[in-house]
Amino acid sequence: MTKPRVIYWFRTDLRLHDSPALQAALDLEPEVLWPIWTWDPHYVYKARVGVNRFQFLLDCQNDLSQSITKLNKKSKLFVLREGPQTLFPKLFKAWKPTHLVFEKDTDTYARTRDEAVVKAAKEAGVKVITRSGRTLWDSDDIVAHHDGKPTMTIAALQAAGKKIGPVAKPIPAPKSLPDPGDMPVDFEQHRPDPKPDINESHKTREDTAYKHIAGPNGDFAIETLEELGFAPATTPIRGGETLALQRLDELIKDKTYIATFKKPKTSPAQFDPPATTLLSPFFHFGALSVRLFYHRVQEVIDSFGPGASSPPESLIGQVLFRDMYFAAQAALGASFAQTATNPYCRFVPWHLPSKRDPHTGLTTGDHHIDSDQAEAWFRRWKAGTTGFPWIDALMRQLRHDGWIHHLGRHSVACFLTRGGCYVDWERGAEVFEELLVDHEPACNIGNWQWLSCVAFFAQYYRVYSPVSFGQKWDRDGALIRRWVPELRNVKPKYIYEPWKMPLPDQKAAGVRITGDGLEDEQDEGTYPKPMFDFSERRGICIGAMKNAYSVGLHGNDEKVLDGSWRSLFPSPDEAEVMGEYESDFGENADNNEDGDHIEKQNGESAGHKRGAETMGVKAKSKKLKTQE
DNA sequence: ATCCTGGTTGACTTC
DNA sequence: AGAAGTCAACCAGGA
Repeated sequence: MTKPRVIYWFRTDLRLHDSPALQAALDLEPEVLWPIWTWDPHYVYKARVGVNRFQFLLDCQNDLSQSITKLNKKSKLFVLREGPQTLFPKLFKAWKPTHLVFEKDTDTYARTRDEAVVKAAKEAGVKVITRSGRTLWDSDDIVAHHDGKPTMTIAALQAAGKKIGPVAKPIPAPKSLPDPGDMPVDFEQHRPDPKPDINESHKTREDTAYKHIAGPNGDFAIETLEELGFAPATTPIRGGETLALQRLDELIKDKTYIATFKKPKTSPAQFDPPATTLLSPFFHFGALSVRLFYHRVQEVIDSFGPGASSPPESLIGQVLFRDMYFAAQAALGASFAQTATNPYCRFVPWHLPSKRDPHTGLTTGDHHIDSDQAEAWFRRWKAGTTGFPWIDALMRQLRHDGWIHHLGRHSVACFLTRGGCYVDWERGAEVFEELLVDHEPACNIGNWQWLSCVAFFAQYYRVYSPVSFGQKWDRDGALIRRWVPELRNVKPKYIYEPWKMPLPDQKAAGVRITGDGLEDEQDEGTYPKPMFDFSERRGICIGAMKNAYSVGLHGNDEKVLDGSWRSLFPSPDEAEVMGEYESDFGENADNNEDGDHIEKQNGESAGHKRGAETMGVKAKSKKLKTQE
């Protein structure tokens, strides 16, 4: 019998410590082991991955590759520049592996990708071994132990986890690795069509990512930002398993911090260093095992005695939430990422709703502009020029560093959706997807649903103030001064509300509060006026949420899908929050370029034309009393 | 069915 | 100064 020849396919498990899948590969006692990465065009061109997260990924790959080489001089992380679906059938023939091993991934795209690869392996007679290692418990197991339903509360996750049993103990890193086998690539490379490239706006030079299957020098080197066409990253946050383990060791030394950690008590305004662990990006790329983290933390808590915090506020609670969102996604699949078709997502007639492909029911990544006003608000939110310094500081920090504190994310997410702009949570989720170094699809989607009160959370009358919330943590506005330098010299009294600053104070602070915050129009030495009266918007939004809740539609309701939901929001007051756009099933005029795959069906053009212009609708009162 | 409890992280006023 | 009450009243999950 021939000894096993194993391809180990690294994906979001860029580590050697506590990797159940890698261990399963080594348990085969293979003659050869190829540690590989395949550059998936879907990730490179179709997923929103800003330069900062790409850099973090490349860091993780480089570190892993070096760690592999330390265990075997002949080996490293071999990067192949082709998508797995087309690559593996060719690799199976050319390299003649007996096994393909990888860590299980329950992300929506990953599931279909892996199905295709498993099918190809079966056809080639290659055995496939997978192991769960990305979450505390296998997310499909959690779903199975929750009646096949998504976990919508932390209690449900904990109950399901309890039924499965204790979180698996960490597995030590391997002490040696087998040699890689020969790696002929004398087959034709399948080159992807990069257009449309969703990350184009981040790129400043020619994209040469797919020039040669084994890289420019034919040595399977890890790609560089240059090769991908990116300018240098802006974030100081760096990746890699070595760094992750160092950081974990450092954190664990402070027993009190670890054992008494309470997330809601950590400050969103603290930035140097941040108040939380900053381990999330390592979890995302699997550079740190979430199970290893869990057990290291639990050990500290167990020996700490009384006074230790507990879930959901504790550090353990944080990774439980992560598992909850993963299991919700595992149960709902593609519909989890959007309102339309999602039975667990409440329907709210937000501004700037997603366009959908009528064939698949899935969002296209583009949105309807039902309100020019809302579009302008959205742009200002994204750019960090809303005129609310707390919001702008956080959005600028997010863009530059790829990270903001969890409560900062709450604040800006609430502001964009139910607590200010009344813009679709899907718009916000897309921006976070692009900008976060720790973007985790399930957690991002789940948290946006939470904050916009369409799922997981429902207390929509608890609205974050862009003024008071920041002041609670950072009276003098240090975070604002760091990220909104125009306001650096503004007195603490006005730092959160510069529009209240009298002219002499503006002069003294060297800034004029003027302009509408839209791109190209903001003059040097100025900071924009606030884009709306927050308390007025708060009242309008709470009233609109109350109404949407009472209508009670969910994403899978027929009325949501066919556009007839409009007839259920008849009050003129809601004109302010009425989508004014053509139905997805009657797409015409304005989207000629992708018109070829949007079949004209039943010709319905469901958009009632509502006369009310968004700004024309006034709140009934400055206070909360807008709803009747 | 119906009630009850708990829910990571609001703001503001009153005591 | 910190806790409690008010604002208005939400849901999921379990008994």
